[in-house]
Amino acid sequence: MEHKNKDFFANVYEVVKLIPEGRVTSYGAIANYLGVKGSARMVGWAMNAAHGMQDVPAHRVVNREGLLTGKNHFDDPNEMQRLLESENIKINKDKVVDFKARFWDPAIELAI
DNA sequence: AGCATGACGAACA
DNA sequence: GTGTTCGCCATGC
Repeated sequence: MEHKNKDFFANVYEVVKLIPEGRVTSYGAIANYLGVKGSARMVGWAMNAAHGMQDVPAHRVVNREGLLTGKNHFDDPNEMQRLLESENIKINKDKVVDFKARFWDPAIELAI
């Protein structure tokens, strides 16, 4: 394990922690914000390593379609949806309802 | 060294 | 709108 990955992990977690309640973002958006556009898989990889971290709201990160692709990596596959619904986010067939309005893009929101 | 896989995404048919 | 292909890059076999 080299430090480069560690920094990348830390950066990902920092961004995820900044996602407001009731909003969601995508792996690609985070990758883009961190300057590694095109490497969304690495963000997913980082999230996999974030499994178990209490202060990282991993449930607010979905794929570009608003699909809850990471649900199977939670302790309970139902946990992700449950957490989102507790933040007033509606889910239909593993997909965030009105994803466009719920989408939070760090490259835009954190550009200030 | 190759080859497959993956919490992804974009381009293309 | 759906399915395929490719780029991405760390990991594991």
